[in-house]
Amino acid sequence: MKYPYKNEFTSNLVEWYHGEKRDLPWRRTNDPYKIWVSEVMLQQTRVDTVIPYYNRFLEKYPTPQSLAYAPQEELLKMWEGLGYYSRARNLQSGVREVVEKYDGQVPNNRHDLSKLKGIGPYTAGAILSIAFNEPEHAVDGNVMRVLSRVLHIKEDIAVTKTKKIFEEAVMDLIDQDDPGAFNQGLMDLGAQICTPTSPKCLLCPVREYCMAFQEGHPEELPIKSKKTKSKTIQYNVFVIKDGNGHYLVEKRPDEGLLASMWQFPMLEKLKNQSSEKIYEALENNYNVKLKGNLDNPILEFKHIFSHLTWEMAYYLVEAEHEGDRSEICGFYSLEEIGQLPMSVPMLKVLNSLK
DNA sequence: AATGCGGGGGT
DNA sequence: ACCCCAGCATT
Repeated sequence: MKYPYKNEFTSNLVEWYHGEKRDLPWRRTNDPYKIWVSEVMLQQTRVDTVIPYYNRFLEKYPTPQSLAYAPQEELLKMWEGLGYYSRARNLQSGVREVVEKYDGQVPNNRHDLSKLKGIGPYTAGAILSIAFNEPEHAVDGNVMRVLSRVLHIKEDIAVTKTKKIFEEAVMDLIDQDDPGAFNQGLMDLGAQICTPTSPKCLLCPVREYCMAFQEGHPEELPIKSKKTKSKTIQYNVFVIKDGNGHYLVEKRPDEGLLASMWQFPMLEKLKNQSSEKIYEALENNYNVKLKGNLDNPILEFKHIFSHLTWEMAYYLVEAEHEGDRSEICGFYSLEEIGQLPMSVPMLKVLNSLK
């Protein structure tokens, strides 16, 4: 690497980190299990969002053993609202393997860690450097942004292969004595100073050693090519209430979007579909007899995922029903529904019912 | 290599 | 609107 400031950059970054680091819950422990939980929650998720989830989660599951066999419904409820729910299932799967195969001790090498569900190159490096003080790379979006500027790397970070450049750069620059501070310093710098737009270079502890700052246009890095294409789906959602004040809810399939989360029944809104056809479909699918009509929605809003948009129209319908609950469908009281894991768009209408 | 997977905050 | 966020699993 033809970068002239290697030692100065590293020592200034680590020194800055020790002086300016934020007081975050997962920085008050070296327990690899707790670091692991924090890193999984932080995947694609902001620090401020994670903090309350992290605290509640570790209060409920303070040890690998306590998480390993927790009921999935309870686990998803703890993760409710955090998104990317497969993270929770993968975390539990990985933790269960640690309990069964490693006697509850989190592996301290990249080879074994990487075999655990939900642990990829970044998370393995984060656990190793932070909990075990191992000089391993942990390259995330922050690190690619910061180092693309410091080292003036113009490769497209949307290309998979590019990450290898940054991993090698970290291995070259990392502080051998305090790798955790180095990796977290890069991330803190990216979060607080070296931000995507309008980086605060005047406050930056390493601007003297930043090639992009010297060139004059750090905000133009990193280069990222891909664009997001998102489609829209319209749904009618049916809040079906029986004579006892119970509501019909169902469990989503155990794979795909919002897997295993509960919801009020919803049907894609089709063009020119009559109310009669909709009622017929609902009555056949759910074995109910509906009363009233579909006049005015009680609630309408958009819910935006990263890759698609749901346009939701919620209707309140009264119904008679027969038969019992199944594993995946049934009439429940509001109190009972409150115990089930539901996605944010469903929680919005649930809260409006209370 | 490309795509699916949540939700919230910043600009 | 669009972008980004302490990414990973699957294909």
